Amino acid sequence: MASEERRKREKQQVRKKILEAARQLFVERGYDAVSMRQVAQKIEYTPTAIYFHFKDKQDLINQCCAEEFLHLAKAFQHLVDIKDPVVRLKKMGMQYIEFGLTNPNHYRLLFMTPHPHQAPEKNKIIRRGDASEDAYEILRSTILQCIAQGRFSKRYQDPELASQVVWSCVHGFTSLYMARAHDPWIPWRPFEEIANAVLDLTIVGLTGELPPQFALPAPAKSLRKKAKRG
Amino acid sequence: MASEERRKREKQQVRKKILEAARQLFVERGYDAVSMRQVAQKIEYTPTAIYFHFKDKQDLINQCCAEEFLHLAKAFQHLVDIKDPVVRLKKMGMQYIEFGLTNPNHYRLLFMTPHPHQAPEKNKIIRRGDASEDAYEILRSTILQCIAQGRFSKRYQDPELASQVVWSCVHGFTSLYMARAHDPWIPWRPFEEIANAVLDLTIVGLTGELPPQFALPAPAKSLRKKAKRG
DNA sequence: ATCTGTAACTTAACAGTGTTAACTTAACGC
DNA sequence: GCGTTAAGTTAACACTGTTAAGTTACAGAT
Repeated sequence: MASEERRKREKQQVRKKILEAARQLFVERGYDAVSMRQVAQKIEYTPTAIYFHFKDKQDLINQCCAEEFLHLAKAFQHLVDIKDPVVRLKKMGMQYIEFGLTNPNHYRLLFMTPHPHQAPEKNKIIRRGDASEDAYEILRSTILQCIAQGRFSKRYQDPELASQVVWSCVHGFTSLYMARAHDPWIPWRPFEEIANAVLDLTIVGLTGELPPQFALPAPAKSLRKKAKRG
Repeated sequence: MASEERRKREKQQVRKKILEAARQLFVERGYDAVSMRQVAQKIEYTPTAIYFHFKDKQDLINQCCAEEFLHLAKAFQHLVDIKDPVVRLKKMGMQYIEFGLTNPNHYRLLFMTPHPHQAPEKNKIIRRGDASEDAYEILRSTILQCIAQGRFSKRYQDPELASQVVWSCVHGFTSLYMARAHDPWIPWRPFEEIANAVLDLTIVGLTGELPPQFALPAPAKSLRKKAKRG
């Protein structure tokens, strides 16, 4: 009957409510600092109700992450019509760093917390290989174009390897700065300087060309305090 | 009296016992998976006894980390008599990656878990700026030599910036591989390939020279499984 | 030899955690 | 109206980090 449809919709609605509350809390406080009871209270259900919609806390965070990936992919999506793939690559790097430093808890969730990864076929939110949704795929296709146009030196002709190298470098700065920006032992240079240097170094390393020059936006407040020291 | 000395020694001994048990457990299982009760049981004390020697769990892990830093610095120490600073730099990068992938939980503790950093003057284990104990200082001094010998291109003449860039890239691969080596979505290249490529790219980016070539040792068992896929 | 103080440790408890089994309630198709 | 099932709740278990209060053993003083 039609009522069955309606109940399915209602269930989906509750599920979405949980997901949204969890996402907010996780992003705000980080994984460990959020309890199932807090999520439950936020949506005015009992904690156990969550277990009707999600297997466990891990499952809940996994679903949140999958949704967050879409945000990153969407940010990349805005850059697709930049014609020069090398320029696009650098802008993607900047976009990635910005995404990380603006939403550090998001980022930590996605790329620094080792959760048991879902098998690809089980994930219904992101369609792997679909460039409109999968951020890695977007990076990969941009690099593919760089290679096709003969912009990379001959040691970086493997698109997979090149993608992973670029990802490593960009993730490296993002996560290191995130974890240790407040370490008083390190005389950190302003984050824009390091970010730009890392991106330039990556581009130079891959191409041998001089890299394109842009400005970088500001990261989250929590990471900004000591950015000017040293 | 002499007995007072003895009691101080005994206290230090218990402290060391706790530290050693904690270090083992943390490295084996990671921070969150270790409880104070587990540490206590391992040394046959009650959980509360630990609080007599350490302020809280955070303090305990901080002390462990400080000791672990020395291991890394010591690994770097073995490379000091390599004369060519660029060669030494690459070997340091390899050493760093090896350190990370061999002891992933150590590494996570040191560089991926954001603990409230101790003020430099409060730390009695590592003497900051002393090249024999401080890993960052060793990196910095090597880079200083590279610059002094005119090996770096003119855009990387700031030793602090260059250090932070190198650290970013090397940390990037180490931590990314650590967090996502088992992600079936990413067709990972063998880790030695990526590591080498990242190191080469860094050297090329900084110098413009062709980088020196070496082999990389194997990482911890837990990270080795899927290294050959792709 | 006895008393005192304190260092080192234990017992018991608190408030919180993720998770599960058993129970309730409301709505549905028949 | 009746039985079934979906959606949630209550109560509990076995944990967690941490603290306050109590114990014990022993150094030094009388």
